[in-house]
Amino acid sequence: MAGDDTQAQERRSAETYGKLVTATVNAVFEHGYAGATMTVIAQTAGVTRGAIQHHFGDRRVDIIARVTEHILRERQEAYASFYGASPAEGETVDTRAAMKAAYRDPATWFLIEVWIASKSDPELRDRVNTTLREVNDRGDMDIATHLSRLSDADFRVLKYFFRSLTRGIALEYSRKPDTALFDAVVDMALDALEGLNGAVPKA
Amino acid sequence: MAGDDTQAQERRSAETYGKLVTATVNAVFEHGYAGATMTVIAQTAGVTRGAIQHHFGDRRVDIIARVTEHILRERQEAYASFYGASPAEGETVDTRAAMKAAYRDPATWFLIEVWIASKSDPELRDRVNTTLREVNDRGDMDIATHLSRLSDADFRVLKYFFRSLTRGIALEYSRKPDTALFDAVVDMALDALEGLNGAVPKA
DNA sequence: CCCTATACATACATTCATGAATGTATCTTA
DNA sequence: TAAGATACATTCATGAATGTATGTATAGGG
Repeated sequence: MAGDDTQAQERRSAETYGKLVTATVNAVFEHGYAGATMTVIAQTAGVTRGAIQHHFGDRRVDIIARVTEHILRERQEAYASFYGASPAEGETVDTRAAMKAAYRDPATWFLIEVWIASKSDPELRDRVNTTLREVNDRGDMDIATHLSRLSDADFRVLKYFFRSLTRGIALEYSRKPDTALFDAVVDMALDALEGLNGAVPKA
Repeated sequence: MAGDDTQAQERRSAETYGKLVTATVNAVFEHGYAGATMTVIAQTAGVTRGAIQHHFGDRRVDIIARVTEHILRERQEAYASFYGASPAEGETVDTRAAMKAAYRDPATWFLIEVWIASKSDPELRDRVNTTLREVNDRGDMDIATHLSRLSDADFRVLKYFFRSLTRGIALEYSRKPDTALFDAVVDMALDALEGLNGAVPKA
């Protein structure tokens, strides 16, 4: 019906925006950060560079930074509902499954590439940091609430252990896509942590 | 004395070669893989692109691949002497110190960048794989001999856990250079592993 | 029915890395 | 000491990505 099309333009715009976000992630996943040129991203999304310019801005760092922001916020929300959902019954949170899903996620790979690129790109670095600070502050609250009831281990250390391991596995997995192997690595690591202090729930 | 200079040219050549190797590592460490152009590498080494061409070949992938090979062999040797040295007294091997040193090493960073770049560069990938297969086969023998006497855990899983964690920490460290934090992460991880099966020697 | 903003497409100038060719100086050996 | 090999420098053409500017069609309000 045409009745639903009252906001046709707005919907079309949102659709293109979404296509560009996923195209950016996929382009970086496939071609690497340097290979994910504006033309490649546009082609992956099935639009032209003009669309990128319209939605994100003139420069390449604009779309990268804003897509990064998009992904980070998305994760933050998933994160919050994951750890914040049932605070009283933390034992049911499946950390293992989450980690196993994360290391294969193209979005994880995208963040790794951006992370690395931002190391030698001051502007990207600043823009990512701004988002990161905001998102991390909220995420820290969530995970802290959750983990503080589960472990005596230092919270920060535990957090960075998880992040490092997940990203490291993603790195290895990218060139050796052996799911069974890396799932086993996750299990071994979390098994070991359980023994430490009862720090991590079994599943 | 001039007597030592009979091989002057050879020595000069070796010196330039060495400068180019370290310059390549440093350039990638500072400017990232994409930013480490042949011009940048040459400037870092204090020579011209002609020198690169002479020592490594016309194309960029030539110097990257051969420097990678250089680093991998160097590590393989260190690795072999580290784990192969005193096979009867494995307990004295300081895995913690090795890991703490590795995550800050620019060469580790270089390998990470090459690892990632080779994901979407078939030629680089092939050339690295060739070296890797050879080096890994030997390295596996060494570490297997060492670890098989220390752990009931699956050897491959343990090996990839170490690699993943080290690289993951290197990744985090690259943007948050907090040595105390990541040393603590290493310690926590190895503490946890100790509890697993007596898998890893304390130090 | 017009008119302006939105949403996107197309065109172009600039910059820059690459690959390849060629030039030059120093060493080495006979 | 002449010849050629080695080590490195310089130059150049090409292609590709970027940033920017301009063009066009459609939507929705007045």
